Formats: sequence, structure tokens, C-alpha cells
Amino acid sequence: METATSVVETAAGPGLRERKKRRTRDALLRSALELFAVQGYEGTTVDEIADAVDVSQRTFFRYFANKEETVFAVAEMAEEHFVRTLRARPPGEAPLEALRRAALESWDTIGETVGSVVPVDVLMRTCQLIESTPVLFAAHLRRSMELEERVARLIAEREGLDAATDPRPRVAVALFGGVLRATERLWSTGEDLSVAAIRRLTTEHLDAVAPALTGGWREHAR
Amino acid sequence: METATSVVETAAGPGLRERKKRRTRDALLRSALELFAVQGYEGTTVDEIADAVDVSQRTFFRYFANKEETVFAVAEMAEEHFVRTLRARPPGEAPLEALRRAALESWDTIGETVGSVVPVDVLMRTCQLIESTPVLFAAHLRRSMELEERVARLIAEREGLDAATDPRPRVAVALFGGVLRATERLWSTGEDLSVAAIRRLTTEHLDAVAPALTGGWREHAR
DNA sequence: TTGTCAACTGTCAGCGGCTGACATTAATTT
DNA sequence: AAATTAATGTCAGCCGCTGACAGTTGACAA
Repeated sequence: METATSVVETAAGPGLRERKKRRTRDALLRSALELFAVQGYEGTTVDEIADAVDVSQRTFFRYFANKEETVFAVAEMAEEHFVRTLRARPPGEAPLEALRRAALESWDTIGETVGSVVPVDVLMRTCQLIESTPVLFAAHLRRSMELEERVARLIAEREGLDAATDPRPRVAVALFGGVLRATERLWSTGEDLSVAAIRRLTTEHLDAVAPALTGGWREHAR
Repeated sequence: METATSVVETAAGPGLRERKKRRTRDALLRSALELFAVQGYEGTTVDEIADAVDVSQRTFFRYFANKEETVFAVAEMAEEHFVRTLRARPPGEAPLEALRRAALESWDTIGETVGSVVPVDVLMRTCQLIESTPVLFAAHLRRSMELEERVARLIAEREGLDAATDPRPRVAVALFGGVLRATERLWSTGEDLSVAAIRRLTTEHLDAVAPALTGGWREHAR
């Protein structure tokens, strides 16, 4: 019953129980994402996912609090990656500059973090799934807001400000997050679904912030 | 079987059928919001709402596509009110200026639009309910994005730009919407739940946009 | 090795949101 | 008054999700 995978090292590694758990969880995740990609999110039943892994529906709900969680399991990794990248920015940078560079750098290195669990193209297709499924999109936006709160606190800390009273960190992050979300949306409806494409779009949109703030766009149309 | 309400004018007015429909719909809406305020959104069953109006559950779902819709019925009126107000802004104003003035003016006159159907304090309590109920908050964010798309097109039109290619309208509206949402959130967690309070917070936050964009906040701390 | 304990799993029953189908009732038209 | 049309109730059923209980399977010590 042994597969070709490495079963050699038994020393100090997690026990059989842990390995089994991880395997079923991964299997559920993979099956779920695959089924979603083929039949859509709402067109896929939790029973189907569980059946594909030969596990009871009840077991599925012991690994994932709800159907959504399978979708956002990968998104979460990307988010954590961004936060880590932002934390690594030098404190001398202005807030919006740090956010901008962290976002771009984050896209450049996303593969290193996520790639070990799920291929990058699956991540991108999952993004598309989220954008195109209303209930997932709603959940995504809520999660984005929670992320924004974390980031706002982080920025406030960077600048030595009190996030509770000074609105500038919140505003800056709200602005930044709003622009990023508009970018995602445009990217997901476009044709080029590569990482490079969203990176490029992000740059363009962030470059448009300053011009957008100055009134009277009509004279310098392009 | 006649109540004290006006049943006199039978000429040209909507028939009995229409009036009955409107009455049950209003009754369902009122009962739902009241129950939500007392027991919370998730703690209230559709059956309870239907029973309170002495109507079958099935009938409820003939008036509202889902439970959420009762909550957002009032929010929708407020949104339409904002869009109308924005449309009325003089075309000479810069985009962000028009958005800002429309938002504030919209709060000043919200009572005139919504008041006829639901008292204003019910609207405010509904806002709170939305902010404090995760699933409603998620739905609210999605609706906000849809509204932003409309507004972005409207702004692009105002400025004579092509919304499909020029990112500036999208960016400006995303920025503006992000700030407004941060404002709502702060307001809903505060103590003063009056319209005046959210109006004031809105002003403060929008005033913080320009300073937030210039880097290095540390020197001019406040 | 064996037995005990803890953790993981399956089964079952049930709730709540939501829908289709069909019969019933009530308003409108002729 | 009869015929037509629209609103409603009833019923059965799917799906997401949960609690409770029992059975199975790893972990760990005797």
C-alpha cells in the first residue's frame, strides 16, 4: 500500500496520525478546488467533495468550518505573504511607498510561498473564481477589510502613531486597498491572467492615484 | 373588515390587489427589521418573520429573494438618494469635490427620502446591524462595490472620459469609497449613532486624505 | 505485546434557508 | 355570474451545517 513518496524518514517527523490528517486535508482542498474549477462553486456539493476523497460529509466539516474556507485557504497564504513582505520594508519609507513596494514585491515572490502547496496557476484560477462568484466575492471583501485593519495598525506602528485617534493610517490603507481591489477586479475580467499582468496593472493604477486627486482631468486627457 | 385607513378614493388609484401586496410587503419588512433589532439577524428565523405577519414562509420568499434583502431594502434607498444627489452636482466641480459634497449633502437630506417608509433611526440601527453581522457586512461590501462601479461610470461621463481605459475615475472612486467605508465602520463602533455624527466623521476623514498622501507623518504629528 | 487512553471518523437526526410543483383562494375582467 | 388571472398555502425536497453518540484507529505506557 506504499506509494512512491518518501516514507523513509521516520525519525522526529510528525506521527502517522498527523500525517494522515494533513493528507486528508490536502486531498479535500485539492478536490474542492478542482471541482470548483470544473463545475463552479455553487454547482459543487460538499457531499461531492467528501465523496471524491472517500470521506463522510461530517469529516469535511471537521477540517473546514464551511465550504468557503476551502477557497480562502490559499488566499490566506497570499495575504500572510504580503504582510510579511510589508513588515520587511525599511522603516524610512513613506507609508504609501512601503505599501506599493510591498505589493509589487509580494507578487514577484508569491510562488515561493504558495507554490509548495498549490501550483501558482491554481491560485490565479481561484482568484478568478472568487471574483466571479458573488457570495465568494462578498466574503473576499470582508476578509480584505480585516486585512486592512491589520495593515493600518502596522502602518500606525511604523510611524509611531496612535491608530485609534489618528485617521491617516486608516485613510491611507483604505485608499490603497480600494485601488488594489479595483485592480484585481479589472485583472480578473481581462484576458491575461498571469501574475505579470496583475503586477503591471497594479503599477498603472497606483501611478494614477496622484493624478486622480488633482481636479480637472479634462485638460490633460490622454 | 375596513380599517381606519383611507379606503375612500377608489378612482384611478392602484387596485385592492396592489394595495394588499404593498401592505404585506411593508409588514414583512417592518417585522423583519424589528425582530432583527431585538434578536439579531441570525437569531431570527424566516418562519418567525412570516408568522409575525401571519403569512406562510413561501410567501415571504415571494416578496424577498432571501433574508438579506429585507435588510438591504432600506440601504438601497439611501444609495439611490446619494446617486441622485451626485447627479445634481454642477459639472464644473472636480470629481473628488463633487463626491465629497454629494456625500455630505446626501446625509443632510436623507430624512426626506427614507423617512416616508421607515423612520430615520431605524435606518441607522440597520446600518449598525449590517456592520456588526459578518454575513451582512460582507454583502454590504459587495453592494458597495457595485455602487462604486456605477459611480465611476458616472464620474467618467461627467469628465468626458472612457471608463474602460482611463483608470482615474475608478481610482478616485475606489479611494473615496474606501475612505467612506472606514468612516462607517468607525461610526458604527462609536457611541454617537446620530446622522450628525457620521456627517462630522465623514468630513474629518475626507480632510485627512491629502495629508495621508504626503509621506513622512512623523514630523507633523498632532 | 498488550491494554488503556485519546483522537479521528462515520452515522444519524435535525434545523434553517431556499425552491419547484400543485392545489386553493381571492381579485379582476367580460 | 362566469371566466380569467394573480396571490397564497401546502408539501416535498435539496443543501449547508451542527450536535450527539458509537465505532475505529493511532499513541503511549505497563
